[in-house]
Amino acid sequence: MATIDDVAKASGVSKGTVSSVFSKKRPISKEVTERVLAAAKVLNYKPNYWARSLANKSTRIIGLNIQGEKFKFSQFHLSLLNGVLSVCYEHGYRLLVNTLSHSYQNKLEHMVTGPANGEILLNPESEDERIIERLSGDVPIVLIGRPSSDFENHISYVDNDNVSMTEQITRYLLDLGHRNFLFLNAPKDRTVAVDRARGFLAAVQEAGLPQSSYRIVYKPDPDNSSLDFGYETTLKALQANQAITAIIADTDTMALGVYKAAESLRINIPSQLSVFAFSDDSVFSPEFTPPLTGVRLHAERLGREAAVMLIEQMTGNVNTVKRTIVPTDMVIRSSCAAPITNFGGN
Amino acid sequence: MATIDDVAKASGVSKGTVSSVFSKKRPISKEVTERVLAAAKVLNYKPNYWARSLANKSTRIIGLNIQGEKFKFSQFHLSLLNGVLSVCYEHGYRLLVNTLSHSYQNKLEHMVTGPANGEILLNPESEDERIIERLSGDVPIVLIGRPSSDFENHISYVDNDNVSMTEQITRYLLDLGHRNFLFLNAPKDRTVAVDRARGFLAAVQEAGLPQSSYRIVYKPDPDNSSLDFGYETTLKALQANQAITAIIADTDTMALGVYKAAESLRINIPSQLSVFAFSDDSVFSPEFTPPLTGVRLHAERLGREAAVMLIEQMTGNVNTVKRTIVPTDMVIRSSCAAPITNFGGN
DNA sequence: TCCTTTCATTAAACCGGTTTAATGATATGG
DNA sequence: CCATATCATTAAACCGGTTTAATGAAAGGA
Repeated sequence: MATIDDVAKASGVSKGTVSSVFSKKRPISKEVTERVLAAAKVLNYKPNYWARSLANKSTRIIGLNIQGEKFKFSQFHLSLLNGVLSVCYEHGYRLLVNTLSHSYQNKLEHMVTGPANGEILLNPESEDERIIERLSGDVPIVLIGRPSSDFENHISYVDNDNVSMTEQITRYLLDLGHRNFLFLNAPKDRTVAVDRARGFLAAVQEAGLPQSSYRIVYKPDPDNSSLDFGYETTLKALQANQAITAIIADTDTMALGVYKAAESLRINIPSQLSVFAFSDDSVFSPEFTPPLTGVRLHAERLGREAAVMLIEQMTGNVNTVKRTIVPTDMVIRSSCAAPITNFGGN
Repeated sequence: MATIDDVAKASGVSKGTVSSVFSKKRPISKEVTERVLAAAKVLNYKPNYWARSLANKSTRIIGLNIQGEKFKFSQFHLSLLNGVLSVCYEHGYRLLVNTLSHSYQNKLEHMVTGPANGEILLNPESEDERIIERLSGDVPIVLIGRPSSDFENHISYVDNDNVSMTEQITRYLLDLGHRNFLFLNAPKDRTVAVDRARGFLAAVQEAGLPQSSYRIVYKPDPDNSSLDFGYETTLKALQANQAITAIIADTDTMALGVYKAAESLRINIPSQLSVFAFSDDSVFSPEFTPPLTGVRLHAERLGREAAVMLIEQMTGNVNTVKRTIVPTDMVIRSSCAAPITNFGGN
């Protein structure tokens, strides 16, 4: 590949002039510009990205960091990614998807500053090493999801209001007459799981339900299939406890597992079992039989807001900590109904 | 951020020694290694990615290039992405998602070599400028999908056998008794659309169908919603031509559009209308009502194979052109059936 | 003991750009 | 007509690493 020196020599000018022609940071006479451009075309010269980044101290790369050994993108991530990408596109940034597991990143030979100029971290955990690590660097980060409270005032983030959202949807189910719940939650170390559990508990305790009439099961391993987890947990729970009339699932894929479990137990949804899911904006939710009632998290907007926030932090040197709450809305379809027999509680 | 010089000074050794400690490319005595590492820790030093890339002429970044102004990831891309990512992960590569439109990339200020060390190009077109552009550079590329025949012997690619696959599924529909087809195809400039059209035509012509009894509609704009295209095209076509009994859709999202159109016309699937889709491995396909019959393209495997092939080209300096055909398989569910009345043709 | 080999370390050159300070040429003003 | 301001251009320093050739010390051989 031709270098800037080759072009300089070929067109009889200095390096600096060629540089200016391409970066347009300094005016160059039209005549010279044309001569340089012509030489560049002949030599098939293109400025080297790395050299440029080194000198400029700026790649235009945004990192999207997702933890997980065998991470698989879900519908939710898909929408989120689309949101991030659209903003990246508008501002001429590139997106680097980084799913390297933490253990890998910590190996000495990989202790390197990343290529990204800013990072979006997904699925923050209560004690998230990634955050601590990033804090000492000078790459601005934005979280999607709430950080642990230690960092809440130090890091900008975008999130739904998981606590009150879950409280609200639990009340909805309570109002329908349900008194026996199974809550299939996200992995326990995620802050989102903590928040949703809080909202759920607030509602059921407000309603005066005894501890025996609700159970929260956390997805054990983030790398497991949500579908299987939903299926197996539901199967066991329903076999062990006939009283359960409502299941809240963390994702629509998990809800699909619930559907399948109900089917194999010949339990009808919604007459015998109500199913609710924290869904994304998936086009497929309406296609469940019966169509899935859930809450839209607006994953795409989460992604957009996070990207906008990050770019703001990267360009303006403002160090202000910001928070954006993306509103959610319930979409009532037909997977939730009043339980068959309801003698007024438990 | 601390630089290598700071560490060298702090630990009383030279730049080169510090470099060797981190890169392990030259043995350094244990004593010195520890001293350097200690100093690095104190200073919170991490080797700079860009400087390293410049000197090494190697990022460990793979680019995934998708054309489209307002590109949105679909289920298919999702699976594909998961496949690519899993391989990237295994080999310690990072993935750069590049959806910059072509016009943007061609602007002078963006005429730069990319940060990637190898690229995967999606959705190749008959006359794909991206390929020509890449050919002159020294970044190896791998396509997912067939390139135009001019390049077929110069570029490695991974693909399904679209021609015979489409021929096969068309025969399946013919065997069911269908004689009047609508084929909702991908955008015309994609090679995949050409191949599928070829397979389709081969089958219908072999069956001796007159031109009037089948129609291929190409999705006009790649940036449009597949759902809307499926819906609107189906609606118009069925209103104009009652004889149509079978629709082949390019994607499952498009098929969803067909379902909705059928619903609004009160046409029953599959008794009045059979629907077939080139689907990915979506967990949602079984959830269509009725469950969608289609062909699995194994998007994840397409992604995996492409990534493996690319890394092979990047590391081994082999310049051999390879091709991998990922097999497909039909999944017969219940959206296709014999047409109600079939008097033996047309 | 002296000479050669082995080994860790270093100074300096290099990767391919950007940027600063200096230079020379032209335009402006008194 | 000379002094000054304006402008395009350049040489050299710089970004932060890696690598080569040179150096000096310790080990091995005669």
